[in-house]
Amino acid sequence: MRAARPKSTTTPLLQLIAPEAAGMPLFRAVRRALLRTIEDGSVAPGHALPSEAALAAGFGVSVGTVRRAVDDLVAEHILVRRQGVGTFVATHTSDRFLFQFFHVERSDGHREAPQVELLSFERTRLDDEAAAALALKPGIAAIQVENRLSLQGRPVVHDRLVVNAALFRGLTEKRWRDRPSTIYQLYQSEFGITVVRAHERLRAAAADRAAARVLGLAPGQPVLQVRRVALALNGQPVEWRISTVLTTHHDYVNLLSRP
Amino acid sequence: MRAARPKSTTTPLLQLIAPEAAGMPLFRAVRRALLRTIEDGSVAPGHALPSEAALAAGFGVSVGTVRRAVDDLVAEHILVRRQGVGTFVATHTSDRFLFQFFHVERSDGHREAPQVELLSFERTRLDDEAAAALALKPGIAAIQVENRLSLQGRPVVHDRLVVNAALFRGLTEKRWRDRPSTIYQLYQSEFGITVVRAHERLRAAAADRAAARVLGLAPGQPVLQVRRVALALNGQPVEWRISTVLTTHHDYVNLLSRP
DNA sequence: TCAAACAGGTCATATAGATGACCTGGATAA
DNA sequence: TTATCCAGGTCATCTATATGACCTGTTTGA
Repeated sequence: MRAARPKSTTTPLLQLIAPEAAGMPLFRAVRRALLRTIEDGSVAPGHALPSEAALAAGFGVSVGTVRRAVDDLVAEHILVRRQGVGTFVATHTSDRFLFQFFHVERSDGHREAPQVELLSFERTRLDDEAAAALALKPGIAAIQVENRLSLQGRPVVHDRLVVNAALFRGLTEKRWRDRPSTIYQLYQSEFGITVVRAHERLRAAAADRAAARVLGLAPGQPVLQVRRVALALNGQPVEWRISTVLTTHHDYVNLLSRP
Repeated sequence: MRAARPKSTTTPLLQLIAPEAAGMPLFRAVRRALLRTIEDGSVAPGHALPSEAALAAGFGVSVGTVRRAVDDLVAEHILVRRQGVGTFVATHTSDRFLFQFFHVERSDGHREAPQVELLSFERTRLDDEAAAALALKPGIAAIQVENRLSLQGRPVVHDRLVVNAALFRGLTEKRWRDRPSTIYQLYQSEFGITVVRAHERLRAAAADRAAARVLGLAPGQPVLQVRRVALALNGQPVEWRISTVLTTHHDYVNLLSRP
């Protein structure tokens, strides 16, 4: 057994079950307990959970019950199983997770990772729209970032994203630039904020001047606007983002229902 | 036990497991066997499957294995469980399924069923785009329907949908008009075609003349175009649809990742 | 007549255990 | 040194069984 085991010897995950698990199925209580140990950083992203047998012993339930709980978290992309190796807390490094949140691809179906270019990074205050989306008061200190995303050298997306500065204390333009991987990976590894789901609202609009300039097109040309609220593990909204997508050679793709 | 049980006495679902289930997990083979009994109409939409115990006995596997297979089909919205009553083949009657395929709602989040208005119903031949989407040859006999969808009396969506006439033999404008419920419910109950998933590709475009007229707006105004391929139980594409959505007061909503 | 209790079916949850597939590091053999 | 084998850990699948929750038609009793 080689996978790095977390410090499960010091503080067994015990008794995390009891408190508010009233009338709730056991496996759901286990799921919540596991979620908590992830949220509070007891097991870091990329690290292995104790084995199913160990978890079952720790929680005082059967392996099947643990399995059911883990199944759920795997389905939510919060955990990742590797047969014969262990179960790991998911990270946002893999392409898999990139494409969970990046839905733009070429019209012929070709899919690739975008090239990201930082346009601006500034400290500002929440406007009304962003505040509403993030469930915060307008005027709170915020960080706003603008990016240009290109596919095969061609600019396709303009992103403007806003986060609560209080949640990202110590975030600087340099740290932002120097991130090794995706933006959500930065949130996760540097600030302990794991984005697991998002709501998006799409509409067509005429390109405003900023987007037109960034994407190199005439103002007024039809573009796709995507408004996203990204949610952390605990369901808290942590990022508000407006993406402007040039859809002359690309589409926003969406698969309805499970495969 | 009151739920109408299908004719499981005459032809037990036995031996449906054996054939090509090589190396495949048992529960997956059971899943496929169940799917086949649904596809070929042995159990009609809305009707109950035999009980889990009966299925297990019929397939010669344990209840747990049947359960796992049924779990999958429930997750895919192909079956519906009702505790204490039974497991049923899903129908497209409920709002639940409507909203699986209808993603337009008011910008403030208000969601309602659209009012549908038939604009045209005609027999034509597949154009290149539709043929490619349906994996058929251009020129094949087809049926094309145009609809206008309104929300609170306001026209919001223009649909143009195309299906292979051979799959919908005997479909007339009258039968189309007289359908009691949704379009996909008509496909299912009248033609045995159950739409279970779809691929959509979205882009922004300037409204063409037809859409502009139907939606009551100026040509050239930005609209959202949704191109959909709807897939049947067996994965076969059965409908090609282009929706033009007026997104001044409405959005196309998309939830990323499981809740 | 009508309402309440009951019986027997269903799925929902949970346990316990067995077997297999898969992965890894170390031991062994060339 | 290098390649192969092996042991023991992990998850993956499957069986068997038990109990509870839930639903519905029937029966019972007033």
